[in-house]
Amino acid sequence: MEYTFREIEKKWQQYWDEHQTYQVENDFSRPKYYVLDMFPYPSGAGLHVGHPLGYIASDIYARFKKLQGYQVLHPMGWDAFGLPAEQYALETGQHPAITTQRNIETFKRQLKQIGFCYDWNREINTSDPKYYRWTQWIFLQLFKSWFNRHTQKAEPIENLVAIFEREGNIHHECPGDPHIRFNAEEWKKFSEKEKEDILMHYRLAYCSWGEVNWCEALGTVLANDEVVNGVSERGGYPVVKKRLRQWYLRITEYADRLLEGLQRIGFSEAMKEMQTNWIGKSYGANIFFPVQGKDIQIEVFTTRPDTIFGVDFLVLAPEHTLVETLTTPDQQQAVQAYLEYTRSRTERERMAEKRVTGCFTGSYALHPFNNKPLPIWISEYVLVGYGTGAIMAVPCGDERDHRFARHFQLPITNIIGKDYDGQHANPTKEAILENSDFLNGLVMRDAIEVVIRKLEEKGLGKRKVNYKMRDAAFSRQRYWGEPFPIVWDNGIARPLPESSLPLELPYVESYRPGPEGQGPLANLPEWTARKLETNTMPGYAGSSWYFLRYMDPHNDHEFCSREASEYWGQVDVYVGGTEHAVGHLLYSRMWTKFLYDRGYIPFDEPYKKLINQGMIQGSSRFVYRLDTHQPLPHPILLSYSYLEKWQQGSLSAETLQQLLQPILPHLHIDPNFHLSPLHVDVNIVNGTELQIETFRKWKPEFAQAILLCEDGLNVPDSKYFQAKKYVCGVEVEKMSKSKYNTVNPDDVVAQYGADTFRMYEMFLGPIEQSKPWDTQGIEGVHRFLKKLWRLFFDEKGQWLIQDTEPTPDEWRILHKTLKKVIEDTERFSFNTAVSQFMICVNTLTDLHCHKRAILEPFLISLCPYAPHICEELWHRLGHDTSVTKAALPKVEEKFLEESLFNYPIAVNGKTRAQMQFPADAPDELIREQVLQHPTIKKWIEGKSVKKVIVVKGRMVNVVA
RNA sequence: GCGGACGUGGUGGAACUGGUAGACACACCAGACUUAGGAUCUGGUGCCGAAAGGCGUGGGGGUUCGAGUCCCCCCGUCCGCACCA
Repeated sequence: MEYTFREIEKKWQQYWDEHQTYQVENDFSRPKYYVLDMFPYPSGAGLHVGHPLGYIASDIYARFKKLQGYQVLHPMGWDAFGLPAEQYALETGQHPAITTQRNIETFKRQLKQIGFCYDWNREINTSDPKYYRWTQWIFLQLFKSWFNRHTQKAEPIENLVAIFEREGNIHHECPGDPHIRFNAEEWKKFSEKEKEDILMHYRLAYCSWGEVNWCEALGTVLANDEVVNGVSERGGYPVVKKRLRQWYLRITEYADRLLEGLQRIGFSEAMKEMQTNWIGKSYGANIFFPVQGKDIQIEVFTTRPDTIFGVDFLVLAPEHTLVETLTTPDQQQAVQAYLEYTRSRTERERMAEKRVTGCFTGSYALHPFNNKPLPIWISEYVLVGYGTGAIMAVPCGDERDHRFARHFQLPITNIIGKDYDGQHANPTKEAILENSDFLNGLVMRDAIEVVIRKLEEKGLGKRKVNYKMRDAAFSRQRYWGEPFPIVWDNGIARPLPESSLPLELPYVESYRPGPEGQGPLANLPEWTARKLETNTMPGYAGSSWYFLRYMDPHNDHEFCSREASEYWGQVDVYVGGTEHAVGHLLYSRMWTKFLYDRGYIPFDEPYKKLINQGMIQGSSRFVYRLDTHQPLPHPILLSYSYLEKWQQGSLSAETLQQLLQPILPHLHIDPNFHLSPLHVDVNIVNGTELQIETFRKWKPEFAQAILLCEDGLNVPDSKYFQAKKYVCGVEVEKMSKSKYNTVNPDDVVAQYGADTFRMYEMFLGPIEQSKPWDTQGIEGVHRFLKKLWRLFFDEKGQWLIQDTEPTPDEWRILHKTLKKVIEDTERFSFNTAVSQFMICVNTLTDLHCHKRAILEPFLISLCPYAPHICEELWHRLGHDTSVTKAALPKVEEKFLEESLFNYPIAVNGKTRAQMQFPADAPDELIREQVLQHPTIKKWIEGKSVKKVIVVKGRMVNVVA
């Protein structure tokens, strides 16, 4: 009887569907476990083999937890708003709602055939008004809240209004603009518009102005990665910075809470470090530099106020608001030219720029302590969004400042004596200060505090904690996103009543941008007539809280009931890629903290543990085309071994001519011939061997190609067609359609089955590591399942299962396997668990073990990995309930004990012999006998034995 | 530029707290069975060497009885950097 995986898998998938095997009830009496995959965006290309990697891991883990008796929430849904659907709509005119729905159907079909245990009754879709109603609702709560720095939590905006009426904002510095100060009297006198403008500076969701990459020719705003070398990636049109009204989330107020929370959650150290660096908390001072001859001052932020006497010049970001004022008439032209240059550069390009660029403004600032004039420059290496957008340059202590000073031949003041070598800046904090007035003789580290005190005492500056993180831009000038439930009333943003939600995204015919860089909604008269906001929300709006919706997906009264969030609590295990490290994972942490602050959920961190899956890379295949310097009737393609010879220089034109002579008798090959690698679809190559007939049909230009194979020529319509072995080259590259190295899981499942596919993805290597997908190795896993099948049936289909008592060897391999597999699954080491399953089946095959008492527990432990075959065999064993609901067998240590241990014996660290000793043999006995061993005696001959190290149960090392 | 990760046979990888490097697979080689095989089974397989033995975890140095694992320096590859999600 054959292992007919196609029938088996179809049958059980149907059974699970019909019996609602994976439906999860809100039965709050059982212990819960929540396993979540990162929200997929249903792209038009469908799943490729890289997507399911994390889904398989989480599915195995979820099933494993079910076997351990937990009620497991393991849902799936769609992050369905997004740019690609809109881009597609622009190109084809098809509405994003339609294409998105189609894509979701494809994804869902693909996922279903892999046999995941998702509870599809809980499926959600961010573009469904029933869902985004609550996204809009949470946005309104953010809009109606502010962050109280004293209590360090979000509070209703009414509280703030009450405070203003009582005492103004003297105790609550304005986060949007610290210069705004008023008392209660002044507050009461403000107009409604003035009051609203001030409140806007406090709201957690607020409207302000921001710079975007504006492409006039495309009439649209572009993402940073759509801009290459100052022009649009598509079309190569010029891109400039443009100020547009934007919504933001005041995530910076949560910076400290986000840092603190990292201590309490199970993210990898690398992930925590990335978030910490992104938040970028630093301590220092803001220092005011008066401008010579003008009644203005420049505020700089520095983490190194101790270097204040090493300042030789100031540098402002080109976008700094004072640049215009500071530019003197004779520098006007140079500054204008420089500004034009920087406007064409993305932030990324500016940060990565190695060349030193900049421009003098013509003005001088005065040193706050000694009035020394300091030239004021602008340069792209200073970013407007960080600190105050202006720096005090200390060339002897900062490498970028140093390069800048040398390039523009500015003076360099040395304040650290011999610690500065005149060639490179030295960023030390340990040097003793010189040339530094009242700081002379102090160690730099200690001087920091002295300077800050002095600055504050003299009113020249103040202590400052700075964050690299900026408030999160929360609007897009796009169509396919959640509309903001906001109406503009004479410049005042008014929230729509919560009862009117959802504010549905209207149907549009055209996805073209609106006037003045506004979103497409600005083109709709019925939309603008109602004065509705025309921006839409970004992709991360819906994904910032979706894990809560799964807990209570059909609730029409709340985004999630309190009982549901109390029961399900945090996501116990969250699986996804590191690419979300600083985007989604920070935003959703902030939303969770916010909802917690406002009392809607009982926890303030969304994810207890995070598992990062690596990327699946493509494994590309190549054929090698012979390029001579003459036209050829058909391409000549050479097998891989010829490429190798050519690369070694041992493939001559004459040899090639001889090889091709039968078919091209008059061919002359130039000695300077060349072999060009051409990508060939990895799906028409078996391992490295090209499927020649399929290849000829793949692209017309190869139909008549002359193939020089390992075993001769293959030429169509000639007598030279018998050669079969054309070997392709292999290289690991990013998986992409243009490289013909994408593999569709549908094909793999069709050929080998879902169980094989699941196990192979896991067998490929550690879940968190990136690795290339190569279908070659899949045979091994498939063979394993066939071998398992043969423990139950012989070739003739005879049922082999016996009810006899197992031998100690059989018990040992079973329990050894259970132990390893349970431990490995628990620590997400799925690849080693698969190995152990293989070892177990190999051993049972060798032992001719067909015993129920062994195979039944084995099936239960394997079922998270290969659910279909286990379900089939489980039922064949006579069960009529699902194996997925069985109980995980217990490991019994008594079967694991071994009486003898085989010690490796090393001399000076090199293993030279093996000796068996009882597991409990005393060290002294081992020592004596080791020195009697003939091989060991030989190795220590002529030397004196200094020491014999015995590590019990491990090894013995003789030091001689 | 900044930040993060990773370098082990021909290939994917194993080695969990410093203790037999290469488990388990793929590929390859040899053989068996078969009308046939992209089926199945058996054996071999890090490199050099006839063997004894030597060499081997990106490169260099160090700690240790013992280093893939710990420390220092260097090299390479991949990922992220705020409007892709």
